[in-house]
Amino acid sequence: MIEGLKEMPLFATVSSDKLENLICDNQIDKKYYMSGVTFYDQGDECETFDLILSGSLVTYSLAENGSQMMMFEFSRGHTLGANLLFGDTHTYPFSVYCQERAEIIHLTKDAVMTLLYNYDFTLNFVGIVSSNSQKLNQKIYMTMHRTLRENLLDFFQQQAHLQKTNYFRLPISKKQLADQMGVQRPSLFRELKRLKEDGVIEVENRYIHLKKTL
Amino acid sequence: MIEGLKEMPLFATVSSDKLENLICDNQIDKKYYMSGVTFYDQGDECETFDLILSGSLVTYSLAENGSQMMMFEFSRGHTLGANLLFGDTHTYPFSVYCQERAEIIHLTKDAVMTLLYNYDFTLNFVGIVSSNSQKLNQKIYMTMHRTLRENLLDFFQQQAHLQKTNYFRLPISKKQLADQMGVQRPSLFRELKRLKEDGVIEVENRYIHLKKTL
DNA sequence: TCCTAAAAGTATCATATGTGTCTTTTATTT
DNA sequence: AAATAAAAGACACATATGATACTTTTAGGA
Repeated sequence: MIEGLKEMPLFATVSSDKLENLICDNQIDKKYYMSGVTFYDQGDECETFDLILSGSLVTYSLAENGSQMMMFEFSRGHTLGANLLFGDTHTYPFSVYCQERAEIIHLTKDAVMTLLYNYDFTLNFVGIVSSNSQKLNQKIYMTMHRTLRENLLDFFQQQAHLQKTNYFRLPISKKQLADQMGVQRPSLFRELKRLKEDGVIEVENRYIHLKKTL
Repeated sequence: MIEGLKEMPLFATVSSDKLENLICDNQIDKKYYMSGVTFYDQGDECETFDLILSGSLVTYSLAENGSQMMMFEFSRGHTLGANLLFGDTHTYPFSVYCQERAEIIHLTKDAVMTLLYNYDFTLNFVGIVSSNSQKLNQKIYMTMHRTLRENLLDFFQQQAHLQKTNYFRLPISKKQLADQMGVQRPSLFRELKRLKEDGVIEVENRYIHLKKTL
């Protein structure tokens, strides 16, 4: 477990002794989670800082009326709870599910507070919390100021860039894509149809051909 | 200036010597801003951590098409830039304007990095960044999952609670209220009219009478 | 291989909000 | 007090998305 931790930049400079002490003190804990398991429900108290060693998690923001939006995906090296442990409220603002069988290290708030005596850890930790904020800002911008079509085209262009071709395979199902865009599935299909009609894209099952780059 | 800083919880435990060194080194700087001045434009590089000694600022998230939404209000004791200095990107995700003549202390990133050697400062700083995240989460929830009517009723109930009466004065103009709700002004009036028609509220100029509490 | 459940796809109707324009009232400045 | 600007208020129309319901296709397990 200590080795696993030390592989992460966040813990690189933390001494093995300190880690061992915390482990013996039950402040650090490793658990495994099966795919599909609910990690945290929206509204749950956040009591630990979680580091992902393997597998992946997804977070969904849920509305009272049942609508939902996929917020973030977390995988190896990512962390959870950093911005919840030290704020005014400590409840999860979204639900967290296990996507692929995951190996997670849980640290108590006390453990994190101890580690914050380490300057390098502090800088890393602050960086993590800041990056999270920035992702939130991006989501806000997406959902507040932009139309589905704009967000879709952005996503397609990003994929075209990643896969280095204008004819690329969608990395996720259209259902997931709808979730990620924060719209109902029929809305997504409607917009895809319009984009086809307007000659901007072609759709073949899971493949998209991006014809115009605005 | 040192006295002004020491009044803030964030700097309470920082030694005067350290502050003096940083000031002499031009790492800490005090400036005054007139009401109406643009502090930062959306997209500007964030280079300093800013602490408000007096006055107030507002932040607006702007869209390419000109639509805008008021995000946050900051006043004495609040800070700006904490979650920007240490993340992946360092650009302001919204524009910041001076609302009331303000007295601001600017700290360079280096100054903050120095101060992070102080454990109490670190805990405070992490708390600030975390709280900011939580505010962002709230905004996301508001704009993503809720209708204008719900947000309005929330706001009214909050005001009724604050002013301890169901017949209260709006603390801001309806124009500002529309901005805060993230909608166009006509949309706000339309909804106010509907709420009147449905017997939920009565509107008399700047006063609202909240008749039903759901 | 067949069966079943999930994903994909389509159509219709309802509704929330944006956009533009116009009038009236209130506030500010000279 | 008059002049001007800003806010308030209302209306018509356009549009984006939600909600629902249904069919077809795909994929995974017995």
